[in-house]
Amino acid sequence: MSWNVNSLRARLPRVLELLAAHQPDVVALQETKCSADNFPHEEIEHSGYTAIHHSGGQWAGVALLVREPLQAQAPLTRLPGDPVPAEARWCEATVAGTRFVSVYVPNGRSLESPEYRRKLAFMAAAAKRAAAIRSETGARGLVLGGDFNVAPADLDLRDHAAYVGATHVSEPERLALTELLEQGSLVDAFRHLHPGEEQFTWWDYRAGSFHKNIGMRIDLALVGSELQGGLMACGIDRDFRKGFKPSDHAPLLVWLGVG
DNA sequence: ATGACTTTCACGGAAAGA
Repeated sequence: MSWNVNSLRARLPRVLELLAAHQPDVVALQETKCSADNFPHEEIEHSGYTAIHHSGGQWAGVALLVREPLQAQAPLTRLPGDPVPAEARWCEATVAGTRFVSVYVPNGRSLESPEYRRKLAFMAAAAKRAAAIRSETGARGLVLGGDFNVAPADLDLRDHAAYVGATHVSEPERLALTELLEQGSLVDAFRHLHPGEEQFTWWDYRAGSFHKNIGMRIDLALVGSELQGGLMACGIDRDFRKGFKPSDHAPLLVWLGVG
């Protein structure tokens, strides 16, 4: 499972609700927005999970939650080659022989912004790391879950006019995502199982965007080619975008056999 | 419609998100 929670501490009741509802084996969280000192280990452990995390304080932050008795082994809480490593956007660990990554790709802000160049550099480093994971870690498989801040194709957003000349849809961003898929030998799980289906994972808090279903599919589960035979289902739980204090993203669920 | 909402830090309002 992968979910951009937009603050782990603000979202903790909904996160614990999600764990109880679906009992996922591995959860990749993004935008935890808490310092390492404030990470809510106690509440997560009380729900039967252990966490590894890369926390940067006020902004960004990622984590992997693993359901007991599974264990997160050989954790790495940084992306090698990330030009701004203090921003806390990458953590990985091996669970049951498979390497799992939680990733939060930078927003980019605008095509002219230095943040946009930083986004492309981050994605290039992610592609290089994905390729290196197989040769370096000895893991039998690779799964990246996260907020990639890229709508892979025009089908993955509703309001095309609003995104002319904007980030998330530009050619360089889409090429960088393609490069990550190719270098990591990865497949976009949702699109692989649901070709041609319009489903979103993010809706702006403003202007009733969720109610009108004006959103984007920017949260992805990228599954290694060696695991594609075990890829059974993939879906988005829209109920967690509703109700009390929702995130602006909905959780992405993947049913995957890694044995 | 130059907006709309939600979070953090800090205690007003800027910064960030997408």
